[in-house]
Amino acid sequence: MAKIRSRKNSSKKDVIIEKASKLFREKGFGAASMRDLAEHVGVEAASLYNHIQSKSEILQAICFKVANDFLSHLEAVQASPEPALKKLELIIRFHIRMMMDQYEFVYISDHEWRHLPEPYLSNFLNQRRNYRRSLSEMIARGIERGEMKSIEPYVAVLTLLSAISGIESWHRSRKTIAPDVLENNMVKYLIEGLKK
Amino acid sequence: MAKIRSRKNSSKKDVIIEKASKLFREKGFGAASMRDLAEHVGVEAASLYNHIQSKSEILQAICFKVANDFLSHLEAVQASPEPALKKLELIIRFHIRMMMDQYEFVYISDHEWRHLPEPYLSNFLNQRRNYRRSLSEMIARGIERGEMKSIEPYVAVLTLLSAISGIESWHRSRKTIAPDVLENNMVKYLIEGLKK
DNA sequence: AGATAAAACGAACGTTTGTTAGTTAAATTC
DNA sequence: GAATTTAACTAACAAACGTTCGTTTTATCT
Repeated sequence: MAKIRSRKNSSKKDVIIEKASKLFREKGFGAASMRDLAEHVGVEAASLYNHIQSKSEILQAICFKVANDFLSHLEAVQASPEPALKKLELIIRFHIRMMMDQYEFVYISDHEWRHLPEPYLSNFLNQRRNYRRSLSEMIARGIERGEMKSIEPYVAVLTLLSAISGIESWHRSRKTIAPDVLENNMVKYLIEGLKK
Repeated sequence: MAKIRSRKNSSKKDVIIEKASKLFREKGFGAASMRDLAEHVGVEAASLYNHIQSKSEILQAICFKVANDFLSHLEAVQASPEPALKKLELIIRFHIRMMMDQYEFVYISDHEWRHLPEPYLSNFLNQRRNYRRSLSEMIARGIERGEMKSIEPYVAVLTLLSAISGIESWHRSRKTIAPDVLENNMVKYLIEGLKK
């Protein structure tokens, strides 16, 4: 076997996916070419296909990696004995931190998923719908128990998830606001806006 | 002169832009081809160029139309004597309604602006930055005067604008929530989350 | 060292892209 | 009704696209 680790603990495929995530975010999936990507990896375009099967396989890897991360965290939180509002705060903070630490990946999962080929597209949308439904139910329970104000759960989920994905704009900006200030202020806004 | 109005009060160029906005939203600017567009207009691809100068001219028209609509409304609201919180509510409601009524246009302006060629790209981003700065100052004034809770204005602007743009998801969904329910609940969340 | 497997390469493929050129049909003006 | 615009058409362009091919270089294993 030839070497499959070009850096410690990361295969060349991982390197490709990482470089691709940067490129896909900057130019969009459609406008980012395999030749572009190859140049960033430091190799000819044809050589990429020794490690990946297709351009869209990269997109799939990114989208489902992110989806699974969020789902795993959700399930962990659901299993905890915290009140609903606290659970929600944990999830919001996780989303914000993912948006900070895995910016490129999350952005692509948020914005480029529609270039997924079937059946991955339907799969992805199903996962997302289920995830949001779980959040809705969490909020509905919080309202029942008097922890939160009366609000349409679906709208609340839409609102807070979209708000968080807007951190993208912060990344593009000159970042005059520190990450923890951003996190705490956003949590303040989104959580206190729900409190009774 | 030949007829330049194919429908009452709408030139063929307008028809092209309208059809393009649907296509750009569905497939993304890069993935939507001029031949695709031509088919939807009911004409050959080459014929489009009797009415427009380039593909990106369409994108420019859409992005700056939306930007101007928002800017005009902002200036009108700024001139009014309402308290800051009320002004902000007016602006939020305007954004929500624009997202309802001019969905395709607003979506493209939100998501496809980076395919603008220079110098339009820089222009667009400048306009957007100024718009957001105006909103920030409005919030800062509201905090000073004790109308709103203490929150980082930049974060508040980011949060509420992103939240609104998430209505995109509602459009894609089966719309089990009525438009006015969505509007009122979102306003409730976003405004009461700011109140002291 | 010799054999084997992995990963790089240059070249080419068949499509599709936005756009231009040249020409014809249709509509408006005088 | 003839002259003139306007807008449609077919055909073709050069460039870029993702991907495959056959081959050569590089690394690993016995």
